[in-house]
Amino acid sequence: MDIKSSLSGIFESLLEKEPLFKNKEALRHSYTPSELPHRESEIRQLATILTPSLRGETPSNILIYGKSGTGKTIVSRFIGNELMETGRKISVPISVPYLNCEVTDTQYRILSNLAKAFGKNVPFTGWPTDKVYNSFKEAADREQQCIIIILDEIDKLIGKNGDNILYNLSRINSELKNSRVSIIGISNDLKLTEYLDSRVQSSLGEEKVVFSPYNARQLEDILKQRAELGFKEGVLEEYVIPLCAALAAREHGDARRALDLLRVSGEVAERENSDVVTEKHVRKANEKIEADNIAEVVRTLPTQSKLLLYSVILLDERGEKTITTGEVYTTYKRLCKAVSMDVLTQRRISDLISELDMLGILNSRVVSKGRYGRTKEIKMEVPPIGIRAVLEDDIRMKKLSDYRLPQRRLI
DNA sequence: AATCCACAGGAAGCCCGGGAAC
DNA sequence: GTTCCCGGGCTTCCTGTGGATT
Repeated sequence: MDIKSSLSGIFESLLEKEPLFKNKEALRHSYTPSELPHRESEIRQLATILTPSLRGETPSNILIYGKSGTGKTIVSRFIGNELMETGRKISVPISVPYLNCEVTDTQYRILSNLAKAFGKNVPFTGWPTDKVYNSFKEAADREQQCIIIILDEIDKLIGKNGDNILYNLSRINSELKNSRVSIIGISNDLKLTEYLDSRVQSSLGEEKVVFSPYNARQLEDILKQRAELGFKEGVLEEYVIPLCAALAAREHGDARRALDLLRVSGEVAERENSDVVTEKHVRKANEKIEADNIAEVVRTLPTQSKLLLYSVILLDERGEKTITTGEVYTTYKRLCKAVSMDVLTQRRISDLISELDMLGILNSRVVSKGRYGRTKEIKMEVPPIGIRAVLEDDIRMKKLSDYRLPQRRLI
């Protein structure tokens, strides 16, 4: 067959065709390079606090603060590895288990993961929590060693039963004979301690390290380093990296964002069969990332909010110059009937509109139209076309794709 | 100056699911 | 297992309000 012959080997040809990247992994934020630019002082600070562990003493517990993409995780993991390495050389056993509390978000899961890290086999559910706790304690205490537990995204534990685990871990030393435990907590939330139990607060926050956001110049250095590893030589135009850095710096200096931007720029360029990455590609990549983020937010919206958003889009497409709460509400009620869903009250819808506003999907502001009342004026903050497609992906809203709004009545 | 529209947005309470305590 | 409690989503009822209109 004709088609078959022209398409056979399609994957081979696509595989070969990676003219721009040398090692794409190096451009992901999960990659740990051997050097971490502009975090020397933080690394030194942490190292100073942790050095006692190499002398067999117990280092202070540490809380690390900083916004996303400031290198908290990568620096902690780096220093953990260095510590274990050095410990091995001078035969002081140190282990540095790493846990992400967004994934392991209950007392049970944390303890069972810790127990597993020390070779215990704990079922993922079933045991009473204190049995798991004892299991971990026993395993940890089997030989003399220093254990430094890294708890990433520790703020995700607050409010759950997580306060408990923090309290238990911070006191575990009094129950151990051979080993010593200390904790490194990592948080995005600068106000973390306000939410903590005061006992936990004082023991956990013995030392505090703050990671400040990178500025554009520092981001540039990071990108340069990674680009050297990730891209082939000479495929980046001169202003690509500075532009990526500048765009990411606008977003509170998020290195993760900067790296994503650079990598996606490369992908965009590749897809366009360009043999260099240009500023144009960066701008496209930026739009793509933004659009993907929004699409993701919209996709995970509760159904009622989706329906509400759909109403706004319909009104917007009908060409209303100003959309008010009342108009949205009447359209929304029609749509509810069309897909046979419960109708919420206007009070609630008003709140949902404000939520969408906070998410940056809508823009609503309160205006007074004098005799004609006070209302919210609502505008789409993002292009509706893409959003509409995402909304129609929802099974419950499929039928709406050919729904027609009644024509605007002319006064 | 008084009126009055079309809502905003606060307060209280209902309902329900899920986890902790008994 | 049952009971208790909590938080989130939601309704009901409410008071408040900026400015065009009267």
